[in-house]
Amino acid sequence: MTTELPAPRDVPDATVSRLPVYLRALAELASRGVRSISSQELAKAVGVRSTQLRKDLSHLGSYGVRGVGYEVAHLREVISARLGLTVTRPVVIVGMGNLGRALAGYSGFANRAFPVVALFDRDPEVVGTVVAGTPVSPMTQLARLSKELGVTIGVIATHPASSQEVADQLVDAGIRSILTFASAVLSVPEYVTVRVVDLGTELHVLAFRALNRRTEEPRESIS
Amino acid sequence: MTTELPAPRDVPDATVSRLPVYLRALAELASRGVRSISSQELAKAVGVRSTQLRKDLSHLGSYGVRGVGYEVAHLREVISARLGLTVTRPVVIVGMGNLGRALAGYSGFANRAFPVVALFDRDPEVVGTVVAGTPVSPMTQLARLSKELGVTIGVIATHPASSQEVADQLVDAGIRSILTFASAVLSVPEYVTVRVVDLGTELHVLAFRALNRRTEEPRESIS
DNA sequence: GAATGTGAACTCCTTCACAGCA
DNA sequence: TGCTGTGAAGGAGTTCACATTC
Repeated sequence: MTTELPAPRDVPDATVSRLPVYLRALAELASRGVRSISSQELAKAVGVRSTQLRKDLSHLGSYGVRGVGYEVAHLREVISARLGLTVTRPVVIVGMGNLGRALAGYSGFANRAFPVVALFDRDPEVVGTVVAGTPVSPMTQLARLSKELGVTIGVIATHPASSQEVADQLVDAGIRSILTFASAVLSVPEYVTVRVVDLGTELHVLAFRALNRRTEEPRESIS
Repeated sequence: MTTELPAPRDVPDATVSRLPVYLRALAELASRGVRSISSQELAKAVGVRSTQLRKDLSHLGSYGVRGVGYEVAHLREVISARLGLTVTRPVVIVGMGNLGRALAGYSGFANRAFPVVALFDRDPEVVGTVVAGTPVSPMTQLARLSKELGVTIGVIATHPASSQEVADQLVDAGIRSILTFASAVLSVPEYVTVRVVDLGTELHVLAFRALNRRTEEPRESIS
């Protein structure tokens, strides 16, 4: 056993979406040999306020030392455990266009307990080729391979027009977490979680901000 | 003149992030020849509640007809105008790895008033090659080309280790909106807007949801 | 009758102020 | 003294209820 989960209260969504950022910063600190850090310093490193950071961490339990700060190694373990990163979660990617290839080779997937174990495409020309060390399989193999390999997350990197069809196949294959890069609303059973990353939306939001340039909320700086 | 902006009140962040989704659904409807739609139908198509949709639209002004619904073409114009999509916003992409190439060829950029006008890489081997119809330029040309081409948005598709350096160069080139795919916190002047898309974070959040499978909030269905 | 538009209630998140502890 | 942890206050966003208009 590595780390217990002593405080099983539930963690707000907003906090969950920040935990990975804290985790990354802590990994960086650890690699630089930093062993202990205050909420103020860590907050500055990730661009949030120190009270926000402490409140977030308080949802996981109390792991800091008053007057001192947090132990980097321990905090990493606690956050990892809470995010469920102690378990390996095999990933499949469907759609081997430019984006799919980029994702297949993306190291952020391989690290952090998310190994890419299979790739799929419907184009017979692409099937059988090897991308980033993994052979591309035909869609007909999706259910079988996913079950064999214990896949829990499916990534959709196809055109929006096929994304619903792919989502249906992923669901049939027993996958309950879907990350899609196709800008289309997916309809899935309520027990399936979908996250949409849409590049067009990101640009739209940037464009809006540029138009209505708001004074940025001040970030914390060490006084 | 195409569309006026009669209600210049400010639009909440949460609403802004949903407007692109509405816009996409409206484009789809228009292409299918739909001329008018109720908030309930449109809400169902994008996966939000009808009251949310109406409240969002109310921030832009009153454009619906009571007892009838919204005119698709008009609503598209209003949202486009409010998002600033009537102006062309040239984009540059820095980093021609797999992800950079995928983004360069991504049609969601070319459409919607975001033409990719220049690509950059620091590798001399890559400079001079043509990606998706655009030649790759050396970093030394970034400031000059960006100014000449009137670039307003910079996309960072490099490794996290170089992303701060690239961000500095983008800022020096006069760019005030940055979209980065590198999982690192960027420090920029307060007049620059940064949006981070991190694939690792998305997976972490999915993993957490899978672990603490929550009953999804019910989506609207037409009764 | 049918659907919009919006004040008011409610829920969720953030920030403040400060008590508690090393 | 210095920094964490947290109840309370404040703010933002969502949902409700219903008045309003075609």
